Amino acid sequence: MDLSSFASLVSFVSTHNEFFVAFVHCRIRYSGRAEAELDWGDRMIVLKQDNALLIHQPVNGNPINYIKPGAHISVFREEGCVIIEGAHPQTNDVVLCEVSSVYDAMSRRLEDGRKQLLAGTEADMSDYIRDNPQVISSDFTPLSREEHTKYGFIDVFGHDKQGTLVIVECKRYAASLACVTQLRRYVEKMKELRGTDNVTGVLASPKITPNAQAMLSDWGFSWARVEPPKRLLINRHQKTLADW
Amino acid sequence: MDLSSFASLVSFVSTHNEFFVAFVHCRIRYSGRAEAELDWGDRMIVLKQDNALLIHQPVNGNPINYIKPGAHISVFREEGCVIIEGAHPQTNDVVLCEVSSVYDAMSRRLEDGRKQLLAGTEADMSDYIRDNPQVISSDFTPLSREEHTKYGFIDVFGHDKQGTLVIVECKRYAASLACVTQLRRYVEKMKELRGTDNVTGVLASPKITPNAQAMLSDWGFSWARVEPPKRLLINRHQKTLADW
DNA sequence: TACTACATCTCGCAT
DNA sequence: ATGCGAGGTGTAGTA
Repeated sequence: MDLSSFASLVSFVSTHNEFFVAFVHCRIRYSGRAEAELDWGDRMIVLKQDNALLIHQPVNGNPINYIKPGAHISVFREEGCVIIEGAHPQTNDVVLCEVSSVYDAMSRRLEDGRKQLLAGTEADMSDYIRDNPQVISSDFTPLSREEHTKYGFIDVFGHDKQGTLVIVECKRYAASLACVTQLRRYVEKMKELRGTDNVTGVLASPKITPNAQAMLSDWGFSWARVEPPKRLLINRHQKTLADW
Repeated sequence: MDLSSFASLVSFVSTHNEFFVAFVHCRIRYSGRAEAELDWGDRMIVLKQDNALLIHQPVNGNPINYIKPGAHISVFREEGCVIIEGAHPQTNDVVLCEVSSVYDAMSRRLEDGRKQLLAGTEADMSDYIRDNPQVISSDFTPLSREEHTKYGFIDVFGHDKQGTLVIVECKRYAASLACVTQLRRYVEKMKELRGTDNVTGVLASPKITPNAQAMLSDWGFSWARVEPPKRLLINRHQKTLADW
């Protein structure tokens, strides 16, 4: 595709909200929260229907450059190149992509109103703990879950049979030092605002790192092994698709 | 493009490491660290040269489904559809994408060995503070920076004229409660290992939230306003590109 | 709008 | 391989 046609197409899709993709040779500059530059190479440029701009190198999962949805797209036809500028009015990020060759490009209006259903999140874990409090301890009684309080956002809150308040923090992955300090912050805030020391914390996660376990013990908190529940089950060992 | 050609093309590019993009109508299932399903709709499927699989809806910056680089790609030609399976051997993630229509597709080998140069990171901030210690305080003397010690990863470490040890934690954005607890953890570990209470902390960032400032004060720590330095300057207000 | 915390976070580095 | 922390993190939820 010649550069002038490319320039026209980019202008068209950005104003008509079509999905656009191209393989190009380009170099890139970025300025905003940081400053970056990327020398000449082959990349994929994507312009989405909400004017998100993504530039991908041939490898790696993440875009090497991007502007979030809501970009203002400008196209400049220069001598021997086309410059695409994506500028985000809110974040003050600007990407300049100087394109010298266009290998291939395509655009189309895509229709998709679906949202993904997801299971196995931290919220699913706190649901599970509320319904199965014995996974925390035999005498744990939950009172609330997922509550935004002045103590912070507490995943599960309850008490034990001795009347000690118990704050449960859920993590869907191996709990680290940062998770322990988060829990500690909630417990301390609760102690301060209730004017009592009779508050403890439980970290619920599938795993915990040794340092995190040590810090947890130092603070008199405990760990409960809990797996994030996954309700939408696909048999992971079944490589064929007979039952779909 | 008909489904059989599509199936052949996907098989080809995944074994020959070409960059592949298609606009399709599909539904998706994911199983791995979580479970997800996404009903029929129009999407862009991307297969990169390192066998990263990305599926984008028409809007939003991030892929709605993905497998990280290194996926094993399988293609199944079924009655009325093609199923693309991306399975990652290390992470045990599996994405199944059932494609019923292919609107457009393109593939090509892209060549790009360039790496992006980036300025304005947290490491740049700690460099700047070491070279300009007065931004922390008039009597701060830096001793080391970016040190992986047994106390943790300390951005800048030094002392003041009274001999108090000072741990500086840099953040390139508005410092939050989590940043304060991170600093607090380093200070406490340092106190413990040095056997002294004569240790304090400084949070260096362009902004700080009110709650974080309050917690910082509670712990006797202080805040220094520091901007992340950006060396690769583009004039943000200059919308044309004369000087590039 | 600002603040908080999750995320299939991803990624790199060091142990 | 695991632990730890940064990221142009992005995104959702709430005040």
